[in-house]
Amino acid sequence: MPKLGMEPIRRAALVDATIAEVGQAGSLDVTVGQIARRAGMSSGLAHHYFGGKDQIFAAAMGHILSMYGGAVRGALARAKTPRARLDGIIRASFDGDSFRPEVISAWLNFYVQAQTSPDARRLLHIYQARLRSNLLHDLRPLLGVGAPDAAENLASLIDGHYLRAALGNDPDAAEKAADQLSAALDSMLGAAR
Amino acid sequence: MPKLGMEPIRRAALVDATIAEVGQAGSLDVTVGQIARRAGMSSGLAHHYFGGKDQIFAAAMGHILSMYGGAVRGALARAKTPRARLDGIIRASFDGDSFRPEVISAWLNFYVQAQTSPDARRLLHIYQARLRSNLLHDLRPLLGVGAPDAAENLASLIDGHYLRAALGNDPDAAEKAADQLSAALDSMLGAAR
Amino acid sequence: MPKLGMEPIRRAALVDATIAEVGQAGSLDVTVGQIARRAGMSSGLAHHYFGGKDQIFAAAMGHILSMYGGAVRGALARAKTPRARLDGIIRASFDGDSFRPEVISAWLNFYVQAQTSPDARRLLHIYQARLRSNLLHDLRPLLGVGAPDAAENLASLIDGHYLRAALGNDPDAAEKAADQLSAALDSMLGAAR
Amino acid sequence: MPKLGMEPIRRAALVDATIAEVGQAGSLDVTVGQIARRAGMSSGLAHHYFGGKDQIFAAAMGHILSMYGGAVRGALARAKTPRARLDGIIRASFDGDSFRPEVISAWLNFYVQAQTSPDARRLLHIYQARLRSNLLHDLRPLLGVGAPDAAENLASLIDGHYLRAALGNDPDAAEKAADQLSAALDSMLGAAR
DNA sequence: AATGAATGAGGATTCATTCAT
DNA sequence: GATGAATGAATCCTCATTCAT
Repeated sequence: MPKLGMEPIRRAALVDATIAEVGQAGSLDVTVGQIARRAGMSSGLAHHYFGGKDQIFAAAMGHILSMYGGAVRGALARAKTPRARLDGIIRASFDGDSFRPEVISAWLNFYVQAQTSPDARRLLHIYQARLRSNLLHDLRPLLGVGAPDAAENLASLIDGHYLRAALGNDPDAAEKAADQLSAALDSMLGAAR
Repeated sequence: MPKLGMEPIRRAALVDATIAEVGQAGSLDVTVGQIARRAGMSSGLAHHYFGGKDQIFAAAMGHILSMYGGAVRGALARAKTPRARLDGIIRASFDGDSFRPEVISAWLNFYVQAQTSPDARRLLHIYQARLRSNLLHDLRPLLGVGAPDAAENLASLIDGHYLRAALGNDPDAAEKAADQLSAALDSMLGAAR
Repeated sequence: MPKLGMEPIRRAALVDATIAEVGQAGSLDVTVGQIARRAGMSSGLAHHYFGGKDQIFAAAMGHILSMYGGAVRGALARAKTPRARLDGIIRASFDGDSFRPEVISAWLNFYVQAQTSPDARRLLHIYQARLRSNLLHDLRPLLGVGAPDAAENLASLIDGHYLRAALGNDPDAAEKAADQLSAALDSMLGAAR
Repeated sequence: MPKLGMEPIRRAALVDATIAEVGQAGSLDVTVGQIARRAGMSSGLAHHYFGGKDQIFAAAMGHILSMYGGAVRGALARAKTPRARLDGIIRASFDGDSFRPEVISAWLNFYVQAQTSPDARRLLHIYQARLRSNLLHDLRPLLGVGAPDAAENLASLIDGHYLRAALGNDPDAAEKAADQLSAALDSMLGAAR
């Protein structure tokens, strides 16, 4: 059965399986065996490719973040005006992949990890810095000197609404949250005029 | 030398020890033995009083929430005007006990738990409902019909800033976050005029 | 089933079981599970009492050495003249417990360990120093200034014969080795006259 | 790019790598993967050439013994008188290759193996018989009927001093041991006159 | 000949939980 | 009430060995 060039395939399969298992369990209390089984291989192979459980988790989180980054980039590319671009950023956090239960679970556990794992914390700060920078870029032409504070607030608003929508019971929570955020953004822009 | 009336003392000691251990570990990966040792008793006794690990965690989380509730109530009682009361609510989330590392850790893990544990989720919803209701009560006289949306946004803003301050590296983050929130609230109130 | 004050009993049982298992396997490739089973307990309990495999091995080796030390002390106490005491030391290495297969196995593995484990090496040096000192004490009156070299040679002779007898096929090798050593000692003493 | 006639090269590389790895680890706890990597090939190939771990070890031990045999033969060829030849045998055990750490490690582990592996034991007995025969051949003209016992003692003395020198901390131990052995041999020869 | 993908058994260690005392 | 002895399942990780290519 062994084939050549399996490494990237196996690694991707393990990353996907990790996200799925963590999503299903809701926590990082997932065994390497479970992940490997879901990825269709032995636990030994999982270790062979990643070296250990922590590295598997790290790769999975990296994947989540890069997917989110891609979604944001896509939204930014599609939008033309600053206002539309801001809306794109907001939507990217609540649309599609970003709001799947397993992605939510990854985020929540990521926050927990960020307390103690320097790697996780670094990754998180990169995400936060990029989000702030994206928001600032498009808020600046609209708000001028008020942009930095507004960016900070908008970023927090996104995280806060994400958290509430993610842990609520309303299936439409994501959409409503995005709408509400958009309206709040209008207020912020309107108040400055 | 068993004593009478030890139960509440033992339970409180275990709850405190749990919060401390979870705070130190940054995650729920703490053993009953560690908790019991820190509480000055055997692991068997911990089971005797709580029945199992999950119940110990549940009790600890309940304690955190009730402490936070107390802080909010205190702040509300001290303030006189709606605006001051809103500020009190904000400050209660970033002052004193609420921002100790072990309390932060408890919150983050609480979010994780809320995904899968009905008990945790229920507790979380109670906290959220109470927060919204408190905010609404004082926003209503200031904003009228805009109050519900504003309450929702303010609540998210609090959670989002809490998250960012908690996982940042700035030791003054909590204070700054509270100031920024207060300013954002001023904006919200000003925009409505 | 739990009882009080089991610790020394359990520890002794584990030490005995370790010596027996290592002796049976001929090497340190013995699992904690095997040792624990032979000692009549679970592997978890073995860890509870010793902390880990290495410490179990260390305790077993310490036991072997102290048994040997006891045998030498006994032989020295029983003998009256220097010559008889030297013979007692020789006999103690080839008599009784010292030549049981599991003790032989322990010694051989001990030599291997001594290469890399500082603890084992220290223990070995203590054994060697004590042997040399014992021999010297009784050779001095017989050989004067030639005693130190003779002690060194006699010690090596003991170890060398032990090794050869231990790994030979002759069931009477130990006895013959002791006789031959005794004769060699006579030669050494005679030559000096 | 498989090549023809690689077999002896591969086998030799694996034997060398085994000795080096065992020497570095101080024990037989080395993996086939480590050995193969050091030998510059895959673990699969190591199995292909040797069939399994045990056979790799056996080949390595055979190599050690044949090197030692060669050293002894060389020393014997260079010496002219019986006394000088005996000295040559002694020196061969403490000079050059025989006292390198990895060779020491191989010997110690060889003793351990000899307890349970018939192959190792046979090899060991061949070494011992050859050593005894060599010693006897040159002791006979010097000691006559006392030669057999003297050969046995001298052989044990060599092993014993080797062991002590190998596990001591003195870097000059090998040289000193050889000198001391030589002096002891003089005593044995002098005593018989 | 040579690789390295793949397996799966095995082992040390940890831990929640139970229970005799 | 209180202890800590005891268990055994569970988990991560390692490794010899096999095998398709």
